[in-house]
Amino acid sequence: MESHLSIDEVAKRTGLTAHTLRYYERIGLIAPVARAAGGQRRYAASDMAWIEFLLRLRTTHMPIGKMQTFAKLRSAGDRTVSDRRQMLEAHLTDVLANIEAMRQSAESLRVKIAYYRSFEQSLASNSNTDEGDVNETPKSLRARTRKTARNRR
Amino acid sequence: MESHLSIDEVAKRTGLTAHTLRYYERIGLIAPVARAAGGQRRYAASDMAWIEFLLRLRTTHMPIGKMQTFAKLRSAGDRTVSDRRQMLEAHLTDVLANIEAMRQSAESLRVKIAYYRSFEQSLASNSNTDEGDVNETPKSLRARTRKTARNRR
DNA sequence: CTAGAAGTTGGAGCGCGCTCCAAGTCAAGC
DNA sequence: GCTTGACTTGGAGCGCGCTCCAACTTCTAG
Repeated sequence: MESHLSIDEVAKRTGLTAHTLRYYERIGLIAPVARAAGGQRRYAASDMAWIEFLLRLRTTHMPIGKMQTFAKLRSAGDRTVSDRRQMLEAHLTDVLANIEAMRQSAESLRVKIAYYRSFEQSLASNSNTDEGDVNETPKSLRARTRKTARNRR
Repeated sequence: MESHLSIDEVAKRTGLTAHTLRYYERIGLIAPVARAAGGQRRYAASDMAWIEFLLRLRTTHMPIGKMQTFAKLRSAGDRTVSDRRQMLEAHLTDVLANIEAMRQSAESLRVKIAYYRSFEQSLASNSNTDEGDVNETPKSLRARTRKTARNRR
């Protein structure tokens, strides 16, 4: 455990700002960090590992309140391991559902994009009568998919 | 196009609240909805389709500002189709990156859960180790001394 | 007709997650 | 010593996305 990363170095490495790092410490997400002589923070490797874990929780949209709960459990020692595991399992379930929801929405975005693309094709070949179109490959393609833009979930 | 869904019916179907539906209309996310005699909103099928599309954008974390931009383009007619497609393509790229980030984080959560689980096993059979949170390698399951674990599932 | 539920508006308020400001301390280089 | 710059603190402020309130009007059931 080396304790020699300054707050700016940690900020650079994690992508968080120094502001946010202090904020996280203030609200108990990060335990009080070791200090150098002048009161400046010096982050240890274990702090870094914890911060990276927090970032994974954040990436998966765990709200700060739950992270605080988790951090509190962690600081309470080994006897909370089971609680922590259960929290993570519940969270993981949410995350997987979330990923699936995003995947599905992404898919329908793809469909919509494809629809737009074919629409643009038909505009390119048909609207030449209105005004002189400057470019676009004038491939005639009047394929309109029968569904407009509706989907369901 | 039937125009006979009340705001509460739409709320029920979309999962949004009536408040939020009015809010979306106010900020231009939803075009002014048809009204019944007394001024009450009556949503058409096309409104529903659009709202469902908005929900897919929301599911994929598009900020409201961008949705407003998109809605504005849409209301400007066919000549904005290309812009809209480009917006969606850019968004889709973000979304896919996001999904991948979540997938990876979910994976490391799974690893951590597995670690906790093996840790609990060793607690159950032995006594207790130390703090141990610094994830990774489920080291040799040794223990030192202390109490027994509580709940399991 | 009446009561109560459901709808309307403009505008205020809120929870979250930062983000920044003011005012100060400290360390190093010239 | 002086300057520069990175750090410190408490607390205020902010942007987002709702969420709710007050004060009505309108619809529906009995």
